[in-house]
Amino acid sequence: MAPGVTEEMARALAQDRSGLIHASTADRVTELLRSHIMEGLFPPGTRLSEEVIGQALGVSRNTLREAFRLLCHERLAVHQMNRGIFVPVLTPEDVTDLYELRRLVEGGAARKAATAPMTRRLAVRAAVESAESAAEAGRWFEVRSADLHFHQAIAALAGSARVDELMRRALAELGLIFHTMADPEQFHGPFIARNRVIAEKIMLGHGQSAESDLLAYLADAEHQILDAYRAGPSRPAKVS
Amino acid sequence: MAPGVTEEMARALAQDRSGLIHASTADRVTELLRSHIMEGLFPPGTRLSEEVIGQALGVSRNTLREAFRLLCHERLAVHQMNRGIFVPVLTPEDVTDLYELRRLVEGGAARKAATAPMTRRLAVRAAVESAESAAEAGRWFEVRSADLHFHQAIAALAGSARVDELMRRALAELGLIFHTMADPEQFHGPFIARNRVIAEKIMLGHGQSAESDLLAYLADAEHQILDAYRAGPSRPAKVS
DNA sequence: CCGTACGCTTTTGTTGAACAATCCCTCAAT
DNA sequence: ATTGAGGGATTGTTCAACAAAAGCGTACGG
Repeated sequence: MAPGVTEEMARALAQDRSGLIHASTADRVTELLRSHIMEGLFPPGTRLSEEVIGQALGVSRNTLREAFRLLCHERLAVHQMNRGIFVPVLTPEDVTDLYELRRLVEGGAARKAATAPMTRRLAVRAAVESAESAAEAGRWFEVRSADLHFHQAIAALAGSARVDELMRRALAELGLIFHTMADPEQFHGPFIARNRVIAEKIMLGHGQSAESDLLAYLADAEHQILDAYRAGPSRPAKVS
Repeated sequence: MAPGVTEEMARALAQDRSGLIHASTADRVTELLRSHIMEGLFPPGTRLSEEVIGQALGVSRNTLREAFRLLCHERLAVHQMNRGIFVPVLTPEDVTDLYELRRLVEGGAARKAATAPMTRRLAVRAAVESAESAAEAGRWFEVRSADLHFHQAIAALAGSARVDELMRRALAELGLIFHTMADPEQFHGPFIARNRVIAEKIMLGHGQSAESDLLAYLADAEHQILDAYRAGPSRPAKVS
């Protein structure tokens, strides 16, 4: 008979832990609001009233304020003293700043493709394939989601939990921009083929080449977003 | 007569704004606790009791909890459900992870030295010189602080506010490690000369060369810390 | 001796109410 | 049109209360 729980079994159990731990209400509220903001339920500039949201969610103001603090900390909300919490209105400068960050992190991670373990490289390709099949089926919101996973997987090549989290937050913030773009098909569609090329280079360990492709990719995406921004109708003054 | 306040005059006033705004209590408490944790007032593993600290600072539990949330979010504290807030005990894996992040960010920023504006490059050299003069005077805690500014200045070469903030947090977390190292002179002393070399290469725009120097620098520092960790007496089980 | 079950104490998680401070809007006055 | 004075609404902060959970000591049974 097996004498006990092997380390492998323990690891398998540890995977489920996130499903068991009941996070605090503040954490759950944070997560809920985060996804809603990312998905664009609250248009940028909206004020998030403590009373209204607290009553809608059935949580007290104090608990809600803890959630708001966290959202502000990850830039998914902005806090104005004595005025309240607002959904951020990203300026063109913010877009440039975010893409500068992405070029630095994703580019640096892609360059180290050769030294990254194979499982991580396979995850990159898997994300591309998931995007491809979603595109064929015409489910463009899934394409967007898969595209985010693709970039997340690239950042994961760096092999650092902190980099992963950083990337998660950066992409969440980017979500604030995406849902203002008119058509996800028009925006994400042309990038799928380029994703595939980058993924294959990463599989082969051609980091340098993958990086330069990726930098061009990000520069193009940035310009496209900035153009849409300038053409866009609403551009209120900076909130900060 | 001048008809009104010109835009230039308004900009000059806007400079002073940061001195006027009074942050909320929660923000001030956060900042205070952050610096105390960084400086090592609370040894790693300490439990931060809501009642004790709240009473000591004269703030209510609710306000304090908002501050705790923020600190947890930037990894300067860890939250264990129904158990409280603890000063993190960094594992060797955390050290490796942090240095992986630093190599990615600082390396990538240094590589772009040639395209960075001259003011930012001068800031790098200024930080080195500040470290040199502090070392000559034997003020080793100032040396540590100047060293942190040096790396902050390198990250600032990327020209992204988000990268700056990321670096600020990473270095704050690193403070958790530094103050467990026995002697700041022994640790930081030998690096000053290397800082100078890197700074000069950055001034000249030799990004590639500066990056490789920096990567070697960071790898050496990481090993030194890990060695001190293994030799260190206290190494409790991982808290997370 | 070891392990377990039980109850007690402490601390956290969350809520509701209260009050001061601040902001925004409206309206009157110059 | 600009300024100043209410007034209402919202946030900032505190306090008190209770439920839930974790930690601790003790007695019980093997």
